[in-house]
Amino acid sequence: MVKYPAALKVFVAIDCIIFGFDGRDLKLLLVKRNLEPQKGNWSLMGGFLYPDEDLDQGAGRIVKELTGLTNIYCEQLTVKGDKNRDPGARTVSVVYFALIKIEESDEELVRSHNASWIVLERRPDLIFDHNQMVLDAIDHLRYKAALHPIGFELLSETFTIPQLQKLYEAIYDVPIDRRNFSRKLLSTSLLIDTGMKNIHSTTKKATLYRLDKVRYNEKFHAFWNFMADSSKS
Amino acid sequence: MVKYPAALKVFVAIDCIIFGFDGRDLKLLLVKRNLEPQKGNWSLMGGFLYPDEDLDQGAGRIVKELTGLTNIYCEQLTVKGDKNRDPGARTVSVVYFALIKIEESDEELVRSHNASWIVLERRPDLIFDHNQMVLDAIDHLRYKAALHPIGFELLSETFTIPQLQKLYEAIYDVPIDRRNFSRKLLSTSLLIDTGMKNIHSTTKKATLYRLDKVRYNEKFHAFWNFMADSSKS
DNA sequence: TAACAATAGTGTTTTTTTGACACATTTATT
DNA sequence: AATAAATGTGTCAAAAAAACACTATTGTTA
Repeated sequence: MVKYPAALKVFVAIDCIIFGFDGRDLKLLLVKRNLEPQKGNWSLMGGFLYPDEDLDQGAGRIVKELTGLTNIYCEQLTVKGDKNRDPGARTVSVVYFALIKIEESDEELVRSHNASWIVLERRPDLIFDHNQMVLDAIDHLRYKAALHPIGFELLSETFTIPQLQKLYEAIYDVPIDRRNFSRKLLSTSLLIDTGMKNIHSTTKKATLYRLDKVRYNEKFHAFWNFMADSSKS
Repeated sequence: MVKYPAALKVFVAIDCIIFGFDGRDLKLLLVKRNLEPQKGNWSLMGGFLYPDEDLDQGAGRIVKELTGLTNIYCEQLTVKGDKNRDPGARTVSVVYFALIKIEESDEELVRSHNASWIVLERRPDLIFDHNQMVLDAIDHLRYKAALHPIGFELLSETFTIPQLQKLYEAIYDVPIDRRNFSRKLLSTSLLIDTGMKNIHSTTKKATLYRLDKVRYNEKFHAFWNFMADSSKS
């Protein structure tokens, strides 16, 4: 057994960037702090790492505390550790990137935490280095969604191709050709036709698809090319 | 000023995965520990985060201590924080991913740290969760090198296209068509013909190129497609 | 010194993928 | 029944990728 010098110890926080999509806009789940420091200001949902949990567990705990959800898409994004990032104490923050289906989150829990779903482009200024974390996360979302079939995590269990297209248009803030998008998505054979239609439409009712989870898991790490020219030379 | 509960403090380590390429094989710079715990076993180069440094500074310090190099390619890869990952104490490790030119590293420094360049496929078992870190890093190298012009960081200032191809073949462990590879690389206009030839060749001497650093910096974040079918469906 | 082996450099052709576009269909509303 | 708004499917040309063949250079060897 070896002793490390206790002076080197720091606090480890976990902050979660939680994305949602309401059919038109990308949204972030943000909390208005009711604790010092920075009481009354907006921030990401976060907390300290507990002594008895792994990092991923901690992130899961924090997301669950706010949304009630488990088994969501949640991956580690970065660590922020600038020496003055938290004026309270030397703190290293592990940032997680989560995608959830807004309608599945527990409204009551969200409200009780003083949190809200806020349209990404209209987000307020955040505390500490949380603004930069969000910028990192948007970058990551664009990067990842261009290469991997990740968008489904933001849509309901069943969804239409036009809905999926609106999501991609929101992520990249560009118009996409309907016909080419449809062809590309269907060619992945990740989509299963449920035989049902989107009854909420007031015009022609679009086909509802669901994700082929077997194929999704098998092929998730393959490279696709959903946005051929996203940030291309 | 707010007090956080001191019981939550943990040690923050930094571990560096340092890749090199000798013209034939990918190599890792590993150290044989001469300190407890796990004295005599192989590990990544690492150390604790100092109170007065940012994370990236810490990584730079650790890489410099071992190789003498500054201004190398070094990016944050992940954080590992499983509760029992370090039997000595609760420790969170920030893992960095570095690419260096082997011939530029300080041999004497490397030796004095009990470190060696070891062929990736013949690496020994490593301490703690360092094996998993290396697996993560290989994944990341394959991912990143397929999309961004990162390979140059492992080659000398001037290099030939066949050398670059051998590097890519080592990274992905697949044969690549010489003619298609050459065409693809040249089409990026990242390469500048130095007018010189590789005099070490015993057969036809290949053209030496150097990287167009201006264009490299401008276009680094663009998506390329150096390995169209790497891990494709 | 001519043949050779090994490596490098540059084409061409075919196939696949992308991008741009046109037309027909469904459905609530007028 | 006409209309507007959205969905579904198809075509064609351009671009990119994959497969493949030939020529050139250089040290070694017969």
